[in-house]
Amino acid sequence: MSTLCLPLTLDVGSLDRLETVIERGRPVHKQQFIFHAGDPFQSVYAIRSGAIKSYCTSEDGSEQVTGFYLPGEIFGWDGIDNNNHKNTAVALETTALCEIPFNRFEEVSRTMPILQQHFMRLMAKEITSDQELITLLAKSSAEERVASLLISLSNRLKRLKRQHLSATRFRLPMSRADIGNYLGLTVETVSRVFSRFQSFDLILCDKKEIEITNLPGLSSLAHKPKIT
Amino acid sequence: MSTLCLPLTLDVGSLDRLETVIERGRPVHKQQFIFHAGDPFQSVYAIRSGAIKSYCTSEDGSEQVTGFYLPGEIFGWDGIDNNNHKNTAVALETTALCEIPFNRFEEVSRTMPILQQHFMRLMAKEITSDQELITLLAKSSAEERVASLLISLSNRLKRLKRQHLSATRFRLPMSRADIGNYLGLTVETVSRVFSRFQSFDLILCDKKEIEITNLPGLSSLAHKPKIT
DNA sequence: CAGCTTCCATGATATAGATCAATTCTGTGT
DNA sequence: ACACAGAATTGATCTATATCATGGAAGCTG
Repeated sequence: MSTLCLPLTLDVGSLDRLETVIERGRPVHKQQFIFHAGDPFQSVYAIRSGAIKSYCTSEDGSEQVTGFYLPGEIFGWDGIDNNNHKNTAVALETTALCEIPFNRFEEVSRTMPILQQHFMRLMAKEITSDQELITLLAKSSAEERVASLLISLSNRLKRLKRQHLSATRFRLPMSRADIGNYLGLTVETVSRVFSRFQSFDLILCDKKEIEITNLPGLSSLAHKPKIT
Repeated sequence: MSTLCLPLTLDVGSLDRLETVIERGRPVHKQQFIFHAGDPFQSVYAIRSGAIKSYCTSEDGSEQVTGFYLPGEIFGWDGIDNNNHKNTAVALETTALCEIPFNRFEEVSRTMPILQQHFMRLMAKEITSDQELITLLAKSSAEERVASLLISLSNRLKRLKRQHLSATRFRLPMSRADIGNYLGLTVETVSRVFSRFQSFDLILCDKKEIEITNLPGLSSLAHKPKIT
């Protein structure tokens, strides 16, 4: 059970049925695509290790990063409604995935309501986290945005409790440009904020290696009160 | 069937079962709350007429408008995952709602997979529209944001094809402050953009009454190419 | 290992939109 | 119909972040 991608508690019969749904793929290398915008929607994916970036492209060719996904998280919901992915998903580093084909999922969930419920919860989580990003983009300064992202990554890594993944010391899987795009900032601003955080002794960073040296300080920056 | 809140195509047996789920409420007056953040999650709501604003409040008391909902649209998904609403929903004008109690929904959907599928689609739509807002907030200028909102409202009203609801002439249900909050702009900026749009003969507006006099022009503003 | 490309950092300047301030308008309730 | 609080407009400044520009470090590739 521990090897399964989904954190479910199920009786053995259900477990068997569930295992028929999940496919383990070969590892995906850095920069390889999982799906492109416009591809027919067939599966959602759970991450076992690595990191994924999803982004969508406007008519004019500009890109908007819509999410970073870490081990234990699920992506690929977009395009359930019209059966086409709206986003493109690409590996930021070598990544191991579980593919969950959606048509077989629908079969199985007919006899396993808990599974469907579980998936609706996951979608609801995606909605919640999107709305948090909306608030961040609508209300916060550059420093608050970057601090929030670092805190979010830290919390999500903490959940995993893996040996080489510490909550305060980790490697950013994405570039400064990706961070800027995601947070609605330019690369230069992101870079300057990192520098400023270092000069305030909030973090230490060497390229993509990050150490949060003052977690409470960084957290308080992330949740800075706004009088408005 | 036309009086039902959900646009579903179903056989008669399913229809009967569905009708047992939906409750029509008395009209809700302007400024009345449908639910508050923190309330236990029990239902989602479909709008028959009127308009709803949803927003969430941070610890510090600042608010972020997360959505405007018009007739035919469904809100209240937030909080499926932890059974508590994250948002507060309030009527912007006198509004008629259908309440869809979620526990009964889950019963019924066990015998009616199409319903559950339909709801997952609706949630996916919410994800998609949130991601569009994210892109808008991350990438666009004040003018693009306001133009996009007006175009979005116009399109959503067009769908309804009601006599008194024209796609180019309608009444904004929300205040300038709400618009600003939603789009991450100040009231003053929103006001100035409206004025500028009028001076460019893109719209006519008298307080909350809006007429889009140059729809193609406004649309092109909303989708302005960005070289980044 | 050399050469190339991409990424990152940092400085100088420009600008969109925030903020501060004042005035008018409007809808609401008595 | 009147009065009042909130909503909207408009103007004058200020500032955070974008933009433009440069140089260095790191990582690939042949």
